[in-house]
Amino acid sequence: MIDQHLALQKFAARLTARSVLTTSERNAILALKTEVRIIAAHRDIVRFGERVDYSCLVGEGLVGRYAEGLDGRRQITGLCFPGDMADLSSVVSPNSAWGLTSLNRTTIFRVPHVQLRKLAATHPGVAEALWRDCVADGSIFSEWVMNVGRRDAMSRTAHLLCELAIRSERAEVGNRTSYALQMTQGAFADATGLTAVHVNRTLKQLRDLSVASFNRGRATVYNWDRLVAIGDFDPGYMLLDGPGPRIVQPA
Amino acid sequence: MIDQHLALQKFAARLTARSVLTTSERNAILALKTEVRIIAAHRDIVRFGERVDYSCLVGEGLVGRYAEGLDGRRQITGLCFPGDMADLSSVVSPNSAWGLTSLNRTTIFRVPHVQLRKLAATHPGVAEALWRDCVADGSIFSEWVMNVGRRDAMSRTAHLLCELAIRSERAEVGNRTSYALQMTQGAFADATGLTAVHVNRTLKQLRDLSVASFNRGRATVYNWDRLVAIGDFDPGYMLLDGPGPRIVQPA
DNA sequence: CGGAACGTTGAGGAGAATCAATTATAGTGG
DNA sequence: CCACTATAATTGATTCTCCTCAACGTTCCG
Repeated sequence: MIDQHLALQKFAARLTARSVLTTSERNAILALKTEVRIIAAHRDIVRFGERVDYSCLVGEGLVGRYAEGLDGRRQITGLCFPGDMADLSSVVSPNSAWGLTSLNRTTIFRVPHVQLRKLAATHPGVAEALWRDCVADGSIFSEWVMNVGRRDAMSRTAHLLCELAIRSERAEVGNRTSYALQMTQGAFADATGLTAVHVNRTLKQLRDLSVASFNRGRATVYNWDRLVAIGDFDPGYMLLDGPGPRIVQPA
Repeated sequence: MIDQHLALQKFAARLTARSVLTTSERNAILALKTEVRIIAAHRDIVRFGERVDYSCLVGEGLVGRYAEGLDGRRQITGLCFPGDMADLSSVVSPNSAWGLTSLNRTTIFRVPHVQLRKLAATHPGVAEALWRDCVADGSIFSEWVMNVGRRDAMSRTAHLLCELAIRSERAEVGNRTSYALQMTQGAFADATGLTAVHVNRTLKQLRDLSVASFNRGRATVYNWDRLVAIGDFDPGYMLLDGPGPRIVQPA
């Protein structure tokens, strides 16, 4: 089980990876009041285009951002780990830019926009950090466009496995050699722009090559360097190379 | 020809579409000092991953954001119109999250980060507006992942033509029935995740169906409703439905 | 224990890529 | 102004990746 305080700590830590925060700013984040929600697997947490007055902080589980076609077909456009604020952007743009769906059993802490806005208004350094995390989201999106637009099934699959490995390590829910990956192959297909059948075949190839495997909710990487090469993976796009320049001077 | 003042006016107008700005905030934006650059077609303006200390405001022309594979293959992940700040995100994250390339002859106004940061620090309302525009970028990225991941060639092509139509109208460089589109079919292919050959065939189909055409630097839409239907297009993702909630109280 | 969801595998087909050649267009310098 | 060149658009033929449809095996959970 995870509680609000621990979730907020993870969130603050996530922000700190990309932004410099003062102690008082950090404390202001930890003082947020949330509403906890336990959500079963494969439920919509926020519907595509829905107007919301809170943001979803992931406590446990794996959350997918998705876009939806008029015929109901879905594309997962990003994944959120524990400690991530899945729809931070709705703070400044309340018509959620994407839907959120639980890929497994998930704990969500709803953080009211009222509080986040007050926090941002009174602590410009926090606002800056939130802005920067939205920028990181954008960078990851851009790489995902590249992934589904210009790489073949093998490469896409490897790329996603690499990203998930690094992020699992960061979120401290595994390491790049072996990490929990509690999502179905169908969801993996929605994230890579493939079909579930083809994901299955591609994973089989990676297994047969002794590069990586993914089953029963766990990914195992046998040969990291080859996985990186196959996936054309360069982690720079996740903006994890240390904090950016502080714009607002500490109070 | 376009001068710095006009470009900044367009930029301020673009921000105003999504955020409420006070007169003094607007004036602070118009007071920015820039360096102008005229750039020929098909040149890299900012290389993928390059560290920059300025952001690129598009004055004239069409700019593509791109990601690049290790083998040099490119995917255009977004397009920037006159009045757009193409790499606004580098203000808070100076290792540019994407490369910028000119799709035709382009006028760029370089805005030093030093100035933008000072502007953001002294005018929190402006910082908020910049943040919100970065969020809009993210929303558009997400839709692009959907586009290249889950739509077929016909639908992708139509969707992009729709987006470009709406944005041309907004940028006042055309209307949705007929607008300048000075990019090659090759660039169009890089934006849709297709090959130039297949883009050509798909455009021919749209032409034969009397839905839309695109040649000699101009797109013409004969049947907007059908184009929207084919492209599975819903403009909400561009966040152009009026300004978001103001977080920071005006000074 | 039974059912539902998920994973696996095969066969066949569709859509887009690739390869290749030709035509159009725009830009360049004589 | 026109030849010359490079770039872009167009079309055909062929190949291949991935999708679709279908069946069966496995795992998980009530």
